[in-house]
Amino acid sequence: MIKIGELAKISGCSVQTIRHYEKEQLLAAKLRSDGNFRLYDHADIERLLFIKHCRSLDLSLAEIRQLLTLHHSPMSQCDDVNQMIEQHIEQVERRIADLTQLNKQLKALRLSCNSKRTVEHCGILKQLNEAVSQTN
Amino acid sequence: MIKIGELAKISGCSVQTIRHYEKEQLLAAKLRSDGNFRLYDHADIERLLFIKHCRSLDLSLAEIRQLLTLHHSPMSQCDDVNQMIEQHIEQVERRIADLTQLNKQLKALRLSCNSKRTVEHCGILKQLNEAVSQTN
DNA sequence: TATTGACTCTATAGTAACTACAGAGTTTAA
DNA sequence: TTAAACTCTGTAGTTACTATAGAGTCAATA
Repeated sequence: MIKIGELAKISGCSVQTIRHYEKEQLLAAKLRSDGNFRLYDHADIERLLFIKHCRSLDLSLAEIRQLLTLHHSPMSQCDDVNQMIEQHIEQVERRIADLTQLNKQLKALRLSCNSKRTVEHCGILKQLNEAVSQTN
Repeated sequence: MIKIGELAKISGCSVQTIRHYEKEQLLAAKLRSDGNFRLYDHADIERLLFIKHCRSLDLSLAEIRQLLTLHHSPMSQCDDVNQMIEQHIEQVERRIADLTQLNKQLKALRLSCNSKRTVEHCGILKQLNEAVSQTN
């Protein structure tokens, strides 16, 4: 059994984050010392690293909570897990598409002020305003 | 002079968002009615649309505040504006790269549970756990 | 044993950009 | 006058952390 500081070291998560995960019902110490210190066993370490791995894949805490539930459910869980990952992939791909579009817009905007330095009418600010007029 | 509800309609921003922007010092009504209702003029409309446009480019409120300040500064502002947009482009590109990498990882993970439906050992969960072991 | 520094606890608050709701006041139309 | 729509300020919530405060526990050292 280890205390929270050791768990933090082993896992690379901060003490505060671990407490946060407990609050969010992702990982709870099964035991406390006489002094009320949280005590974690090896399964807890693995669980936290699982959570950390999922976080590195940008899965939300809610999604991770679900995965953990499925992980401890009957054998029929595989499709559910697959679906979650699929949905997550779709989200990520959508976000990539959005950002790519945004990047294009920003680059177009940047061209407005390429080499000019005609400070009286900054091309970028002008464009931002002109877009305004078009919106109207 | 128009009230906040009309401004919201014209701009496509919610009443609450407009109030939020006032609190964040992006846009403040210059006048209030006797009944203490905010009153906006045409310049305010344009300012809000400018803000909205910047938001659509994912610029933070802090960044937009800066742009607005530069917009009302002496002629030497063009380079500053350009720099801000450049930095923002870099951020966006970095984010795209991160998400693209993440997408790859997720797709690799998804292959673990491609057609199997061998629910006893879900490939995805297994991978998430195996990655854990590697981390250790 | 006493002391001290490190560790741990709970609680609270903050970050960013909204969004929702509550209760009270104002305005407008019937 | 009445009632509905609008507006106000204030408070709280969302997500995933992060920081701080004040108090308690533990372990090492003198």
